[in-house]
This record gives sequence, C-alpha cells and structure tokens, in this order.
Amino acid sequence: MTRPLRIATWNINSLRLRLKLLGRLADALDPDVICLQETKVPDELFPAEAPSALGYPHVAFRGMKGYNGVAILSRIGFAVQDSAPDWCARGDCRHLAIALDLPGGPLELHDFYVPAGGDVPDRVANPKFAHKLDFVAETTAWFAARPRSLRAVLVGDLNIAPLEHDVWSHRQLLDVVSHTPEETAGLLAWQRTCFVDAVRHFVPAEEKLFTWWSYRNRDWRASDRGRRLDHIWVSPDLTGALRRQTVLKEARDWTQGSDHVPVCVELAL
DNA sequence: ATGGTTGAGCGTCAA
Repeated sequence: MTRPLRIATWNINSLRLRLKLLGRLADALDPDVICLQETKVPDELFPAEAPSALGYPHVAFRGMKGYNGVAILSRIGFAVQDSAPDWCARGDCRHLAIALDLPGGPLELHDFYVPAGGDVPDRVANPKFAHKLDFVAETTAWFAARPRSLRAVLVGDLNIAPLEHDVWSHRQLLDVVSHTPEETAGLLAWQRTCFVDAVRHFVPAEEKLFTWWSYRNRDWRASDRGRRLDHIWVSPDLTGALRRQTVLKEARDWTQGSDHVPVCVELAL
C-alpha cells in the first residue's frame, strides 16, 4: 500500500519573502501538495524555479500586485480547472481549482483565500465586510448548484473561525470580524453544501484549536489569543480515508514567520 | 475606545 496523500495549506503572507520557510514547511510536513494563500506576487514575478528545487515540479499560481494571490505546488501532476466563476467579479486571485492525477482517479482540490472583511462587522458601513459575505454566499450557491462532488478537497484561509472553540473567547469575539454569527453561519452553510471539516474530524469541538495569532501581540504564545481561520474540508466519501491532521504550531515561531501556521491532513486513498 | 505589528512598495492600504 502506498503512503497516504498529504495535503497542506498555508497563508504564507508573501511568497517571495518566505521562500526559505516554504522549505521548512516541506521538511516538517513532507506534504505531496502545498496550497498557498496571500502569495502577494504578480504572475510575471512568480519565482518559477523555486518549487521544483523543493521537489514540487507541478505548479499553478494566480497572483496580482501587492495583495491576495494563491498557488498550488505539487509532487503529483494535475490539470487546472477553470470552471469556477470570478467571485464577485473582481478578478481578485482568491481561488485555484485543480484535478490531481491519482491512480484511483482524479481528486478535485480547491484552494481559497476568502476576503478578510475589514474591521467593522456591518455590511452597510463597511464594503469589505459586504464583499466577504457576498463572496461566501456566491461560493455557497455555486457548490450547492453543482452535482455533489466525490473525491473533493477544499482548503484555504477562509478568514472565518466557525466554532466556539475556534477562537480564544467566543463571547468576546462575537462582534469581531471573523467570528460574527453572520459569518460563522455563512461558512457552515458553505461547508454543508459538499464537505465535512477534516481537522475537527480529529479534534473534539470543545477543544481550542487555532491556526492564526495576530502580529500585534507581544507574546503570541503567552496571550494565546488565536483563531482557527485556515481550514481543510473533504467530501463525505473521503472521511473514511482521513488518517491524521497536523496544525504546525511551531511555525508561528519561525524567524520572520507568517501570522498563520500550516495545516495538513493525510488521506489514505 | 484604542492600540498593537507586518508586508508591499513607496501613498498608504490591507490584514
């Protein structure tokens, strides 16, 4: 039997600045596929040689100047899928979809970077919050309308912590963008269209679990005011194949690290 | 109520 497939996701917060840390991620998790968000690099400046040098010859990227940007690095060949719409018609570089060439048939993989939504949780006062809610509503409608996918995985920085123990204080964050009832309900509705939470499959809902700690805390580990913003979902037919999850908390201490840490799951397909 | 820090790329804006 072959080794389980490992899929990792990481908001790298600038690919060019953290190329060396990408190597540390590869060493630490040994993933077959790495999905990145906030690459912050236009396609014409994408460091094309770097993924191969790390052992990932198959690459797809969609970037723009300054903000956003997603990329997928893979040891396994894949075909890029371009059937999804341009969410909110902004040309925003927030989604890549591929079909991985696996022996048992293709595996559909989505890499998402959901808008952060600004500071004020009010869709009238804050257009960024409106964009975030609209984005999630559009993706939900799109996944709900298509035939139910089998062998599908969705990962990314979804910028919403849906469960009570996905934040350091449920009560204190109910009015904070990323954990408002409107956002958490929206994210769970999206999830229910086609997916189950592959990380909470292993970690009980009453246990705190975070993937992001703000740069603005003097000592992120001591204050531990984290949120679980980064997610891996799988189609229900794959739940029996789930073998392990890893939230690579140590990465938050890497020199000049991202404020997000990598998340990884193993699937025995 | 506000501030705190980081990145892109040079103004601030976004997170």
